[in-house]
Amino acid sequence: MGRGKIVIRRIDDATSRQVTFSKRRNGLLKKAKELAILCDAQVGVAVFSSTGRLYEFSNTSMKSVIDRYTASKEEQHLITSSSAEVKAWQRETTSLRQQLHNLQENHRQLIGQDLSGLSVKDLQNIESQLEISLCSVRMKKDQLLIEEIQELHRKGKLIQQDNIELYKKVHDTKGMNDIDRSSIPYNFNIASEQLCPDKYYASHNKMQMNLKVGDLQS
Amino acid sequence: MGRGKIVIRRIDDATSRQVTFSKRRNGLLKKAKELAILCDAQVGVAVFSSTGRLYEFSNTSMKSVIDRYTASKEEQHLITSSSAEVKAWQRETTSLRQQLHNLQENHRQLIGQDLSGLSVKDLQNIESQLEISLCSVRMKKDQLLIEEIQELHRKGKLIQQDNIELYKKVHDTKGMNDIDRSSIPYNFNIASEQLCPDKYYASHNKMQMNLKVGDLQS
DNA sequence: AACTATTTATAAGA
DNA sequence: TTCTTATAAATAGTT
Repeated sequence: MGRGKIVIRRIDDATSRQVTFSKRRNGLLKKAKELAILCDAQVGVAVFSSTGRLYEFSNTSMKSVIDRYTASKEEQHLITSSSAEVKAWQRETTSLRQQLHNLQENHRQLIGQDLSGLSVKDLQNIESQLEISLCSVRMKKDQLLIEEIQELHRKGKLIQQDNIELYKKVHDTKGMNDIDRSSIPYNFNIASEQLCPDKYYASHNKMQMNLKVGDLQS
Repeated sequence: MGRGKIVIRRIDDATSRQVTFSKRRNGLLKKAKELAILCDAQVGVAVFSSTGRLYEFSNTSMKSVIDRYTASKEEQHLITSSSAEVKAWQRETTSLRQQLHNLQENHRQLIGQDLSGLSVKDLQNIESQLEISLCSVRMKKDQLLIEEIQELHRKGKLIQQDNIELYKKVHDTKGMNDIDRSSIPYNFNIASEQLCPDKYYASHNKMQMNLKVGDLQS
């Protein structure tokens, strides 16, 4: 339901993730409200954004939903001892700690530490991953640099145009008597060519270069 | 979104209310799931039908959502009702959650995702980090391969020695009559030289080498 | 924050 | 309940 179809997987771009979150969160809360009204149901929705902010809906009160929920679950077999709250927090921290630990280990290996105990196959996998990552990062960097160059180029041309106009005006009003011809920036184009990233590319791979040169031409 | 437009008010007919409940409940839970995945959010939904049946969704566990919800509410109201122990656990969880979030972000960038919004300088830093990592990983891999080759070499030599000894014994006891000379592995050393990783290096370290030259120039 | 081309959800009917 | 289909609603990509 949009300009294009999307696959349901984490949105990489932080900005569009935030925008989509905002839209879909509103959509979800609206749907929850409609369901409650249309079908006379008791509904509770809680959403935490990745930044930790809470958004909620309940047609009654969230407390009553939670109480009813826990009661409903208790029926099944959950026992709430006096220290249940503490136990829950302990479980949560244990889980988070585990996740953090796993990710840290993975991360360390990815940055070339803690490699002992790994097989050649493991190392090759990490190597491939790093090569792919490096490629992504370089592509992104190249893209940024090229955009900057294009922008400079564009601005340079505009300034050059202005200067030519100004030169003409000076020429027309004052005649040829006291004009310093050497100040006329006729050679901006040539100078700007020197800004092109030939040297930069020399130290990078050719495939990217060809692609980006194509982009520049457009 | 159907054959006709409807107003959002309680559906009088019990049957169509039940049908609509079933459809919209599924829709709501699907939307909740999509939001959680797309936007990396923690989502909890609980729905009680008018007949009292519970339907739920949570991408984590409903318990963790409820706990986080109550914690979040307590923070907002600055209520100091819970015990010091619980509060300590809450602080711990918040901290761990923050660490996990930060590390995840860092990790995604390191594997070449979520690169939008980064400056050229940021990207260069990541690139350098990846190059260093790649170097570590390759060194480790090379070391393992070389060790393996050396080990094979050593074993080969031992076997060769054994074979020479055996050959001599056979020679001494039986005379020169029925010995197949071609079975003597005199050329083991030469064969093992071919296993040495000169070729391996040639196909690997080039990129690294070039990169490093490039770095020196900058 | 608005706009709109599309996709998705779903109301009605079977 | 489940399927189908016409239509309303949500929303992805864009400005």
